Amino acid sequence: MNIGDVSRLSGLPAKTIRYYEDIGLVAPARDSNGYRLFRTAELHKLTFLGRARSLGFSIEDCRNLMTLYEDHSRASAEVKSIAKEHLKRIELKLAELQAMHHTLSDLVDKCAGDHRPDCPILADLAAPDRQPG
Amino acid sequence: MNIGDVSRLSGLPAKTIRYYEDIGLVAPARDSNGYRLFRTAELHKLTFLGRARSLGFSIEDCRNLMTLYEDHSRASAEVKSIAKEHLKRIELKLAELQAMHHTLSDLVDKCAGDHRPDCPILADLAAPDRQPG
DNA sequence: CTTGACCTTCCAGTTGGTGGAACCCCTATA
DNA sequence: TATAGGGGTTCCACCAACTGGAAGGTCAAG
Repeated sequence: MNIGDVSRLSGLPAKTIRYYEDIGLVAPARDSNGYRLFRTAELHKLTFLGRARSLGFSIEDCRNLMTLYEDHSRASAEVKSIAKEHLKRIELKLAELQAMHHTLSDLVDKCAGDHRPDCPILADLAAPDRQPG
Repeated sequence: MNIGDVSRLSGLPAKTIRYYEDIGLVAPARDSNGYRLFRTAELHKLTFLGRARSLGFSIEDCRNLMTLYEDHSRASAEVKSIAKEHLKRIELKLAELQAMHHTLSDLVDKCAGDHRPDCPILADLAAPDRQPG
């Protein structure tokens, strides 16, 4: 398979696949004309990567997960630990975004949003009122 | 005030303040020795920026908000519109993270996390099962 | 022989900073 | 007066994870 084929099959842009080769996540063979030659195993790896990335795992996490994926004697505990770490990061980010959302939607609600210049949003940005009331 | 003073007062690292000058968000004067010289107005701007960034506004948003902040004849509708756009992006990101969290915590729950190699997490990454059951 | 879809490499840009080197300035103290 | 420290300055490189684009090679069809 050429890169276009694996791109269609894995759903990853060809650019991304080349990048993954660059950073050593896949190592396709080369045809006599210099084109990358992918086998089914590589397609599987790329699909795996795409899925892991879509779940927000970092490239470094992916590298570790791939190693575990290929090591049939690994313990599931290792995988679970990576996933749990990631889950924790997701929860942190969620909390952060929820706090932003809370504050910002409050401000948006308070702002008349008309032709007048008074604006509670700008007022808060200039001098945040941490103890409203 | 020197950069260290505004850094302490605004809570922004000196590096960040220099960066903000670089990209044209603030324009402090210079002392005869080449040191940056900040006035109260610049300190206010930096505080404003720090707060806006902490609410997740992009630098470009900040640039626009600052312009509106300084234009006392602006309409609050313009500010509200930027904030609402940002709120929408936050909501998108939240939904994305919540979906990740949902899938991943399911997988983590299903994984024994012991010495055995069987791992539902790796299994899903390799061939996601969108219709579990 | 040309057209067009493929493929290649390499370089630069994205976002919002951060780290570090090399060097200048200012004050206090031995 | 030398020096030590704690400021400050510039510039260059790096982070993640790609993405865009230029310049050019390859291949099959008409």
